[in-house]
Amino acid sequence: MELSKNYIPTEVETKWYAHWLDKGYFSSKPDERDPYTVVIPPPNVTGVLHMGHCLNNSIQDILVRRARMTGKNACWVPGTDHASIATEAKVVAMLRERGIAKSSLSRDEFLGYAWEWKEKYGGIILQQLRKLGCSLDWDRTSFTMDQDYYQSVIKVFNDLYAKGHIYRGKRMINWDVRAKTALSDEEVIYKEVQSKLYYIRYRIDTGSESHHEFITIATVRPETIMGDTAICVNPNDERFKHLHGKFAYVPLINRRIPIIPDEYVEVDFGTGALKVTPAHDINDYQLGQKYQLDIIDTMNDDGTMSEAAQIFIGEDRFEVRKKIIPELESAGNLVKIEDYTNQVGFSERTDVVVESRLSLQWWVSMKAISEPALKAVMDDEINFHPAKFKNLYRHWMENIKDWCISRQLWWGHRIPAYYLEDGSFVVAHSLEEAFEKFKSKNSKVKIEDIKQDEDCLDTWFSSWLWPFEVFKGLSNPGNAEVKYYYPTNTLVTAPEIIFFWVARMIMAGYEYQGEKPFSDVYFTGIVRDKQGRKMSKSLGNSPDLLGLIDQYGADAVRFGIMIASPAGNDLLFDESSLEQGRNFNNKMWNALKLLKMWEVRQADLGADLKNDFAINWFENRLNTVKAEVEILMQQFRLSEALKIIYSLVWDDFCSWYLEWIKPGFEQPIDKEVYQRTVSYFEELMQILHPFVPFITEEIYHLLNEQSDDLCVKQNQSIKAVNEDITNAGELLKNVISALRDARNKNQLKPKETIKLHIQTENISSYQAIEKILAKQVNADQTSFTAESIANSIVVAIEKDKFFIETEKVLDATTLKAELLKDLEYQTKFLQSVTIKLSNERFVQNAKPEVVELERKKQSDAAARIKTIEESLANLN
RNA sequence: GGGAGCAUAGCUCAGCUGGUUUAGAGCAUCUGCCUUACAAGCAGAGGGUCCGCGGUUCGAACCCGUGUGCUCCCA
Repeated sequence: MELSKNYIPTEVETKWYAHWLDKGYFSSKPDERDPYTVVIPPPNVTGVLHMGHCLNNSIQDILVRRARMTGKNACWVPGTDHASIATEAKVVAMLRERGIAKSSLSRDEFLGYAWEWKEKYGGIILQQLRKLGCSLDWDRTSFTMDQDYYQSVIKVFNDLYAKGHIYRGKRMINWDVRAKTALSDEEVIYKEVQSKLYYIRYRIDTGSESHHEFITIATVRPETIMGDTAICVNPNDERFKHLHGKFAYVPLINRRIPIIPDEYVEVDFGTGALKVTPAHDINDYQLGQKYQLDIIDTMNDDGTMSEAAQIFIGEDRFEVRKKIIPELESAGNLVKIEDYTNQVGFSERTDVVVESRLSLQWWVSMKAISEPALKAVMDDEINFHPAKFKNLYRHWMENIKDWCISRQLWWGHRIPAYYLEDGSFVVAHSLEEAFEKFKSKNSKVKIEDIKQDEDCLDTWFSSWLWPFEVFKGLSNPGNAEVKYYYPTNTLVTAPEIIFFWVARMIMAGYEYQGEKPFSDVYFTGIVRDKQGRKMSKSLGNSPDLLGLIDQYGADAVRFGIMIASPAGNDLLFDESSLEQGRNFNNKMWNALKLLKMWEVRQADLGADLKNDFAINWFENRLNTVKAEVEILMQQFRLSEALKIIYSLVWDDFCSWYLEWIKPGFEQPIDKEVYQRTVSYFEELMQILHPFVPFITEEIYHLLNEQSDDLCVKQNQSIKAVNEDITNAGELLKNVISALRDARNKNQLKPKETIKLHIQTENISSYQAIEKILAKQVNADQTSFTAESIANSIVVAIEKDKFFIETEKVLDATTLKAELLKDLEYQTKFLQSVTIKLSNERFVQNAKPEVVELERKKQSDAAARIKTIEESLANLN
């Protein structure tokens, strides 16, 4: 079979993914094995694969594939989130394109379009995850608005309401005037903006028509003055002490409002006097509560002025801000205008300025249900990786605020609250149940009179059930699947949603399954571009992932994204790391080609594998790395695990081992050595498989006729490592590198052969590696010597000396300079060690091993200096 | 305004319990090689005020304090 010059991923990837699916490797059924369960953080049903998903899902796939290869029943559940706000926005946009206004549709008509949209475009991302190689159990694909799931959400609402954890209350909320919906605090993005600070004076009620006195306030929002119900000053501010308890008039509308003293006001800011608008500012609202001020809501839900504003009724808030200034000026109330930079909240979804607004909303009171969730993380029932997120979590949980769960949207789980005309309401699972509930209070109620709440629940109010409801843990409590798969093992997610989602899943897990939802949480970093900017649609700095997969292959993309992304650290995405991945794949491909060349040249050379240094050394390395990988994977240090495997493959296997066993040009290779090498290569593919599944499967099958697939091949136990062989290998590598360096520095061309003489007290340690050494430094002759060799290049390694004899005329200058440099370094080092050892307090206080170690360093350095001095003497 | 975290080579990061650290890796850079698996490669090399200052200690990249800069979360 002819293998291509370079590795070409496209066909290989398609072929193997289809094969794995065909074999049903990703589908999981409960059995006698231990489960390893991961639920995907459900991407928005509107989503398309971006870098964040790619990182997140690569990590999950690595964990899941590795579990599958280590005797676990691996189950990775896919699915999507209905994403109320995002999806509704998409559907509205689609309707607009077709010339249909949402307002012209009934709720049911709108939902009809929404489902149509979902069926047609939703879940593209799940197809894209297949391209990435994700080993998801597709038969389990879930959606947060599946019939059962929907019912479970309603059930939870009813249950929490019955337990008194859900209440309805008028509260200050963030209001999106474009989407006409309440936003959670988390959906508000604060941005720095250039504003104006308007200084406006309010006439004080002096009791006299002729005596005019004013108090000046500063505000960035002059359009809200019609909602003012007080002026507040700091009680310690001497300038205003005489005004405490007096009244002032709101300009233009002449409302009489009190002047109240409160510490809240900063003396230094603005004029030191603050207008208080309880209906439109959270801090003012709190002040209003404290002093029982009137609350006058001057704004409609679309951001226009309401009747209560008295003036500018029906005009937009920003228009009013412009128009009110000349009016204030002509009324004599405007003092001055200054430039001002402040933080303003914007809606995450529509990017319009968020209004603080009083509204009747549904709330979950969090304190009670959050306690077990806090404890679980603090007691390491649930482990965070990296652990630094524990602090953050604790701080948030200890200061947890109630959760506003209603959203003024149609797409989502409709709030199961039912109202009568008179405003009385019940919470029920269905209209029929609501009817029963109403009837028990009032037998005259007719079912047609009952109206269900128009609003939907916050998307997170459904996703917090995800880890158990994907197994129908609530819709079919205690079923065999949820018993087997729950609690899940690992959750992989972004730290940004630790509160939105992770914390709430933990709460729901304890509340509804009596158990944690997962044991470990791996927090990925945020993917940023080369300049460190967060990747976002608006910046347009998100690369086209499918394009990258086409260009480099899914394996290379996975490699590139994993190689430099330790848990919890941001990932600065740079295409060059994908190149590194592609090059790595190509390297392996070429190693395969080399073996294929040897395959046809096998001969029984009677090699003694027990004494074959290269074979034993590599086996040793392989087992060392396997053991290290095992530990790193347990610690979720995926990036480091990949790094050491990369180095094992490239450096140890390709650069050292294959060169050591490589037969001469067109010479045969020993059959046993070849077979052993093939099996090493297979093992390398096996360790690497979870990271780069496609190429490893391909190479595994090209190396040999296989009866199984790597995807489900079980890892064998790791063999013990022989330290002596490891050390001998290190020595060999050091000697080879040093001798090559010496060759380089003396301008010996690679093809020029040398004669190598070794001066050592440990001849036996070199005998096993002598042949390899000779080949690797292109020596046609090696010997052991007791004496220095004249006119040769001297290389000193530890206590041993190597003499390179060559026919070329040597220039000793560089060599001498090198040796002198080394001598200087060693002398200084010896000095520092000697000082340390002559410090009595060190010798007394330090641990004996440490002192012993320093003594060894001292004697080694001294010996080394002696060697260098001898070499120098030899040069002269 | 409140909180959390980070600062080590040009870049991205290791460095876990203070002592094999006169600090490692990958990438990038430089030098030499088109050597029959691989130039998407091979062989080698150079590169550091461990952010500044102070302290604890026989000993600090690591612990404590402080300053500076950056990032994130919350208001």
